[in-house]
Amino acid sequence: MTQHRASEEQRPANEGRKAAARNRAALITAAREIYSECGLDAPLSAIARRAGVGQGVLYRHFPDREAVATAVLEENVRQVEQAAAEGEMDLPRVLGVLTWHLTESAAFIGVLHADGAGSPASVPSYARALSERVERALRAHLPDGHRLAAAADDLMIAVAMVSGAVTGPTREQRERRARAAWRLLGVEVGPVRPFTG
Amino acid sequence: MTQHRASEEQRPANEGRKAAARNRAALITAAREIYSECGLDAPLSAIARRAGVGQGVLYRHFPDREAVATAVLEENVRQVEQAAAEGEMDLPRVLGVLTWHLTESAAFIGVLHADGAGSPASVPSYARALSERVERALRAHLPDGHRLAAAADDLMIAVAMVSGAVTGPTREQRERRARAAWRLLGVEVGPVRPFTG
Amino acid sequence: MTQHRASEEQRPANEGRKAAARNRAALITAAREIYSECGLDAPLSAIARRAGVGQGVLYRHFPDREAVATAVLEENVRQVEQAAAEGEMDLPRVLGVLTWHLTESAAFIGVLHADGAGSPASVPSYARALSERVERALRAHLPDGHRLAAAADDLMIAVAMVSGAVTGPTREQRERRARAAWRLLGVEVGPVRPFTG
Amino acid sequence: MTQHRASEEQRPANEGRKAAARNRAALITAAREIYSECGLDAPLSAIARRAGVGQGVLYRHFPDREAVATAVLEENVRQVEQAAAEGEMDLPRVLGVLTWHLTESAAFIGVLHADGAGSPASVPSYARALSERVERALRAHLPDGHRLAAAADDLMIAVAMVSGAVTGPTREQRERRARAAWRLLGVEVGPVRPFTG
DNA sequence: AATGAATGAGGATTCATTCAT
DNA sequence: GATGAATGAATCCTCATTCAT
Repeated sequence: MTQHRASEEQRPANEGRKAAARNRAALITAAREIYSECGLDAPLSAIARRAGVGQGVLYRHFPDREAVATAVLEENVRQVEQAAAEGEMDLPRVLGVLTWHLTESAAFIGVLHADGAGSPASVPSYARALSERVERALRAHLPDGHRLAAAADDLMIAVAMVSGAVTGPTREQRERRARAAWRLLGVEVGPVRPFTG
Repeated sequence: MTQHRASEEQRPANEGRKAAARNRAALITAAREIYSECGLDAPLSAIARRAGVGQGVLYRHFPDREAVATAVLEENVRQVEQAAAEGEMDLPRVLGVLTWHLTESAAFIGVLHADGAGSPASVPSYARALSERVERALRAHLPDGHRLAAAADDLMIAVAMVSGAVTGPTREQRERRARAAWRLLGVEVGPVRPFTG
Repeated sequence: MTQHRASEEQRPANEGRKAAARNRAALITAAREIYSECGLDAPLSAIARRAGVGQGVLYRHFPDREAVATAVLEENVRQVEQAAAEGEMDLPRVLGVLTWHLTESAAFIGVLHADGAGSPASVPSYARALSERVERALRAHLPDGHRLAAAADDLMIAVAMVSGAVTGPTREQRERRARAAWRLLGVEVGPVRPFTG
Repeated sequence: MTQHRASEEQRPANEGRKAAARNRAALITAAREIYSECGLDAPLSAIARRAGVGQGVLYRHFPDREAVATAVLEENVRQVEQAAAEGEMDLPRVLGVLTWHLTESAAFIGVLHADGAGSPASVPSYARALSERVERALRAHLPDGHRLAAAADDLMIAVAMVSGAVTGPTREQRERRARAAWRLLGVEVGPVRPFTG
């Protein structure tokens, strides 16, 4: 928990620069909230409003609707990757982090389905890339004899299955169902929580 | 206020009331296609166009967006119910019919998720009723000691899980993934095919 | 779902935010004209077109149909209030200003009828508030022994009566009929003209 | 109160003939109800539905929207004419009948305003004719020295004024306001009731 | 770099009117 | 004559996107 001096990174950190980064973060946070309230088809204007910025700012940071969603998911994916990279994590614990994001982020669920037909035109190709990063992160922890190591696809099919089970209005219910899903798969899952350093 | 009709245009043949039933069927077929291409949020006008009728006809037959979806799904659900009602069917075979509809109808997948928060405002309450009909149909065939009989929710969670796995552009791939999903659940599934008498 | 814009078309000049106030005023002016031509049920698109702006602008400035009408009437009501607030005005002169607005603004007539059953769904509740403001303004000038001071309702009934008489294609005819109406009521009315400072 | 044999009128009174007349009457009754519930812009389909007939029947009897309104009003006007034609009626009593129709029929109120700008495109020219018939009927009873005999227009202006005052959700309130209006005009009005033989 | 107004296409919905049965 | 389905134009309203300030 060392505190970096911002100035160590890039000297000219003037007001504009800092505000831009703050806006970007605010937009992503806002998008995450709006997505979970309204779904992935929420109006972009709602996201900008929630973030407290003009719509122009949104377009400055993200060229289009996809880019916003990608940025939101990017963070979920990165947390899974970071958890996976953490030395002392084993598969159950990494799955716990993954599951936390599944239960917390409607958008993240969407992206793991995003190769299918019927997906709503938004959430297109980039989802594939994100999905693969999740797979790599998980596979790094997959012991040879594991249930999900039998066939190449089994790992991600299992993740898709769990995400399919994650429904319901409250996070609590979604977590309960996610746990039930892992149990039905006979896969051990650790504490369902975000990754923290 | 006033609604004109350019008087020179000749009105395209009114085919009379025989067409009513045909149109309704055409609308449902069109909706099924459009849904699988564009998702459940597809514009209703696209459905009407595909069916070769005016938008008014769609609204005559279905009061709102929900009614269209319901009509499409109704048929999937009914096939599962009919399969379940068939004397010589056992659970695997009923699951095979269910799975066939999962792989064939993107909309049908949607409906089994339909209690979720992030679901896009469409797919609302009626989905609950349809989902329950599916559950009843399956449960009638569930032997006491079955894997999915342990907890009350397990049955439908398993179905949701499989539906979560059913992605991909071609029906073949979707079927392959569905089979893999059932296998990971340790549940036997019969031939994946529609119910025919 | 996705909103295209034909990329070859050049977007008609965005005149920037200076235009906002101008547009709002243009919309109100246009609405006043359109209302007097087509009645209060005129299509909003006609108002936008007349104002020379896109429909979105109308919706930006006025959330719904009511808000447009309110904005138009607001001005009529305010002029009556201002006339009433003017020190040297007596009742006849205030009635003259009221009458001028009755003869000039068909919409304003409508609002004074706006509690009726058969009124066409538009002209709803907000009209009540406007009507009460007019009443307060007039009553402040009503001498105790005045013809219209006998019963509580008489004042506004008289106004409604005059507004009922105000018909006809030209402002001149409407003014003539309004004067005749006040004469039949035995009420003195001053010069029929707008309030100017 | 002699009972005529229908067959006295035109022998061939077959089922079709009778049904047609019945339908016409049902349509007018339905239109009157719908008008008073929804205003003059009510959908024609609502009228047909209320009358319990298909829309085609409506178009058989009435070529367009105007014709329906005219037919409804025709009856109001005729009652006033009949009252006026009745030997023992004096002006107050005829005005009572007129007032009854004003309070009972939103459509009838509309028609007396129907020459004005701002009238909603429907209710056009034929209203003029109906209005003149009302005027003739009343004028026949107007004594020479009567308040409303001073200027040529005074009679109909007074009627318009009263109709302007007739607002409110219940017939009772409308009648009360109508009476107040006549009182303000210093015109005596008899019992407010329909004309019966 | 931020703001937020304007544009206008697109989708939903309603209804007048016609016409096969 | 009656029925009621079909048509499609018109209206309402929402948003993605651009751009002057």
